[in-house]
Amino acid sequence: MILHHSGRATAGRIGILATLLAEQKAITHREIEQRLPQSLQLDRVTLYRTLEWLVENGLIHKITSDDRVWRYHANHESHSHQHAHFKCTGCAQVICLDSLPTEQSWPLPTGYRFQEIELTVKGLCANCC
Amino acid sequence: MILHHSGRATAGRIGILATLLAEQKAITHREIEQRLPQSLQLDRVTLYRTLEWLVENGLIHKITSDDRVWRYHANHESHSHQHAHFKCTGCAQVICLDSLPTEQSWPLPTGYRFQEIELTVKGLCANCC
DNA sequence: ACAATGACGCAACATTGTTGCATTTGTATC
DNA sequence: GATACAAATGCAACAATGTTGCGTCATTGT
Repeated sequence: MILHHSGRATAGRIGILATLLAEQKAITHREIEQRLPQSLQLDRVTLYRTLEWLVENGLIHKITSDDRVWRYHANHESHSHQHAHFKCTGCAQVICLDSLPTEQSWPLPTGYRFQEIELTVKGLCANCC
Repeated sequence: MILHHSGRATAGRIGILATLLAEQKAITHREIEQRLPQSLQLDRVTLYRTLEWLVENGLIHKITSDDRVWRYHANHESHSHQHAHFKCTGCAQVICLDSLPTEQSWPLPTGYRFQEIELTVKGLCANCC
């Protein structure tokens, strides 16, 4: 586990990162809480702060969604830094897609500056079809 | 005002729709409240329900955002049904972009069914540059 | 003008996330 | 290994946004 970042390698951080690494899809704060082993029961606030720290240190990324809930996913190498996401409208699961969301070929009004693109494809996953 | 939909043409609905039509950008529930004339002070809940009704009847659309706040915008003809959005990371304003977010050329895993695409470009608006 | 049904207002609640502060714990240093 | 300091944690309270239930009011078709 590479935790040579600006902070301490605490049990909570390691456990949370391990939980996210073990998961194929992006999961919510609540789902992370449920998946943590009993030996590692953390406070809600600590979990929020730990996730924030993991995001800041580039170990995970968080995904916005239309249900106002952040979902978190470990930064696997297989996915490029910028990638699109898929959300199932049936079961609300979110996965990361490989394809990059095209270059900045989006015509912005004059004077506007491009920074980042956020793309979510919605549909039904194999289970919900 | 074309309110020949499944419901009544109440002062609240007309006023809210007029407020949204007068606005170039997509605005939040709170911003709508502030812009309503003093002659039309609505309950918070009524505003939520009215916005929901306007969305269902295709007169406005709502936009998800990373700050967990819905923004609403009137359905002008100049924008196609499906369109991308731009959010300024400085002042948090959201506008609608004309370009459609490309066709469904997004490689989903096998067994997945495409429904809809949601695209937000982030950057700085002319004022915040 | 009247009745029925939809819209509204109020209160209470739900969910998600944040802040302040005291306590505990990792880590560098001795 | 012991120690001290800063960082991490836990607890309580708060904040923002949105939702539900229910009684009352008002628009609309007749």
